[in-house]
Amino acid sequence: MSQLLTNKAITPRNKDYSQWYNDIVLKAGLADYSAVRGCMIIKPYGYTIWEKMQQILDKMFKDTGHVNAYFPLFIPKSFFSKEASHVEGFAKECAVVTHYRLKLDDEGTEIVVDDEAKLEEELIVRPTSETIIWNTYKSWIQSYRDLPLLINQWANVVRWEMRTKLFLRTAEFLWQEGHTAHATAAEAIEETEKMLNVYAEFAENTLAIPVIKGVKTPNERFAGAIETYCIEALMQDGKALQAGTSHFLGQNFAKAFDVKFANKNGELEYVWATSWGVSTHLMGALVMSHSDDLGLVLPPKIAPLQVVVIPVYKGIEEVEEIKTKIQFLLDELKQHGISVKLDDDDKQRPGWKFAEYEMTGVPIRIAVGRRDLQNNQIEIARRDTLTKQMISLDRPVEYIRNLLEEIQKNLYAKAKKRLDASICKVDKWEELKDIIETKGGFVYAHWDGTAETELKIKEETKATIRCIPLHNLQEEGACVYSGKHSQQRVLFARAY
RNA sequence: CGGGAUGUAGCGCAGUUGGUAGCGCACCAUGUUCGGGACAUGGGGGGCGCUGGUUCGAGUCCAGUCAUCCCGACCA
Repeated sequence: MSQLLTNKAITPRNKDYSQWYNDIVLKAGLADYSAVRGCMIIKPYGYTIWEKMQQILDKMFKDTGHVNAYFPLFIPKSFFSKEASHVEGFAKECAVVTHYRLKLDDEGTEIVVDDEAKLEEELIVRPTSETIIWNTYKSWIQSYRDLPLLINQWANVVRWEMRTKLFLRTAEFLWQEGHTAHATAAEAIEETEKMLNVYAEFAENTLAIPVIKGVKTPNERFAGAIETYCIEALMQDGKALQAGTSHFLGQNFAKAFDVKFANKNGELEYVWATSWGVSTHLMGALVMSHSDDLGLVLPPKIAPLQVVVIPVYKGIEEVEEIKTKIQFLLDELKQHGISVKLDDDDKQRPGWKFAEYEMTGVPIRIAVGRRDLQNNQIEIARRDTLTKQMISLDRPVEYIRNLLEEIQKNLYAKAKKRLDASICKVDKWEELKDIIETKGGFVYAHWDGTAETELKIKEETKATIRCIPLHNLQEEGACVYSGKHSQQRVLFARAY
């Protein structure tokens, strides 16, 4: 028994936060390591969560006028050199295809790359698709009537990361990337901000993850962007996590790929661009935002299974009786669009199931035995608070619906409280260092606006400027590091 | 790419001074159980990451190599 617990138990957060995270991802069945370095297997349970994220986001994209398309996985190497800062940003982490054929070696025993099948021009496995897409947009855009062009792509991308971690940083990851083209800068900026708001709404309403909206410093900007907007979330260990980005690309890519349109006066102008994306990184954020030492905790809106019903019984007659008496509950919940499962697996006992569904983060667990039926009641346990309550079997559906909403709100409120409490206004350098080192969270401090200071702070504390909050208060002050003049505070934190 | 660690059954691990692999969980069968990770009995499964040495004999010693994890520098 103790052996069993050792095998199944999750490392507590306060013992080893990183191990706790790994344990949850593995033991809740979200993902697994693969035979390929840095690449993971997303298991069915984890993938179902990703699919739900996709469905909800996809609807939000379509409701804001976007359509989906698909562009190639491979990008000719030459495309990358067309936008200078873009190459610089991605060159160090690209997977490159150089050959297109294998053969048996001379001894006929081993498969080797056929040197004669060398590609004329190497292909890059996309780390992001701006280049191939803008190369395509060149032929799609001639007139202002072709604009705006609002396209999204769901895809996998590869960035050859040196050090990887399940969901948070993998060599291959899944994401969506929106790439839009506009006639004016103002319209493109409006789009960039609109999509940032879509992301923020999704994070907060669906994933119950409160975020701070802001813009990146030039140093932290996306390679090739004029302005990078982001939403930043806070994990339970006090580290920040970028939950989504939206970039105003100006005319950089239009110029690089020569994409011009004729305006109403017949004059040729370069197109204005945006790109925006969220990735399976969000899965990591979801895990780390709400889960506890018993396992995963999922907000009802994203949980693959919202309600599990566990019959407690002896013998086959009892199960059948229980199943008959509560069938109406399953039916009604389904009618209300609530996902529910009755787990009558005979091989496991109730206690085992209780632990298992806690591990996998199912928001509501219902236990029902003969004793309950006699009293016309069922036991309802909520995953977020780990509390149990007996409720009448007369009208349970309304109670459950309300409870799901309540859990969703509670998870958000808890995370929001943590985020708000983590933000420290700091004026002294020593204090900044101390808070970053011990308490974590966001430090709101004056910054002189130079990349030099930003890098020094990073070197000395490992904290980066996560963002300059939108609509940030403008106030006179002295930079927390250099003491030089500053016009506003920015948010510092260590980050994933 | 630097530092640390680990590769033995599906999973988690143990294998004494080298002697021809074992434990728990899981799995299969039967029975008893079933309100917080059940129990009994009986089964099946691996040749120890890979390569090459030393030796009568190698998970055990030596050399090399590969992979993975953790910690750093880089990133969503």
